[in-house]
Amino acid sequence: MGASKTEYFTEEQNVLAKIAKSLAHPARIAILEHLIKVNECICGDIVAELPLAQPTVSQHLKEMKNAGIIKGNIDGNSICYCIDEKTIEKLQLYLNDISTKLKERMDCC
Amino acid sequence: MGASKTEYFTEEQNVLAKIAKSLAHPARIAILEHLIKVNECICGDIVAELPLAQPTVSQHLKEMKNAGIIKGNIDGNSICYCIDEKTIEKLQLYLNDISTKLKERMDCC
DNA sequence: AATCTATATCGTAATATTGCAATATAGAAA
DNA sequence: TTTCTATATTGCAATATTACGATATAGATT
Repeated sequence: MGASKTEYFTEEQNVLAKIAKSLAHPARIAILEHLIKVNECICGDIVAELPLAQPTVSQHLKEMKNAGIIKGNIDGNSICYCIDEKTIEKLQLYLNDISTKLKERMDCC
Repeated sequence: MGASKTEYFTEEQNVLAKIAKSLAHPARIAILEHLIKVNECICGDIVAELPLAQPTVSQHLKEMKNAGIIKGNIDGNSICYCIDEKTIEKLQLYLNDISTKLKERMDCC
């Protein structure tokens, strides 16, 4: 085994899991936070910020982009990355919804 | 390699990554959603709901509990699981904060 | 006490992730 | 057009995750 049984779950569940996965690593949280700090999109800067080699950062960025949490635009020979607000919002709304539902209820356990 | 370089990141970054990781699988999203639906804490029920074997579910629950996203209380010989509001809120507030910061800015890229 | 019921843990196989050196690619600068 | 600069891709090693059968544990039931 070892492979996630993604086919047994809904598309929505898989999408949300993928977004969560794109944040499920301290380096990715750090990338997110750097992008927030500098606002304007960067790239080689992230490599300089993090204690990770360039191919490793590139790989993380690829996953984050694939999950839709960041977007990258080609700008000359460099690439400008920034946070994709829509995807952050999707996860945010999902959590807000859960929170609301939980607050309407009695404490459990 | 293969081991995450957690020691190079802040405690906060690691905690957030861990919470995200505890949701980074469709089965865990499904568990979360089942817990929301039934509110009252369950356990063997989750095994019946999901297309996964009991040890697999038990393992997922362990990770989710370890990340603080759910809590489990012993009740006779069964265990009552439910969502831990505080941890959901932690991630929620983090995302709300990001969203707010992004909205104060110009579009990038 | 023997048995049932619910859950956890162990052991292990299959697969995925993380990380990086080496290398490829592609635009910019000389 | 050679060289530089920025990023991606390839290949591979180390480690982690996912999944489950078998088994352990522990309270409930008989």
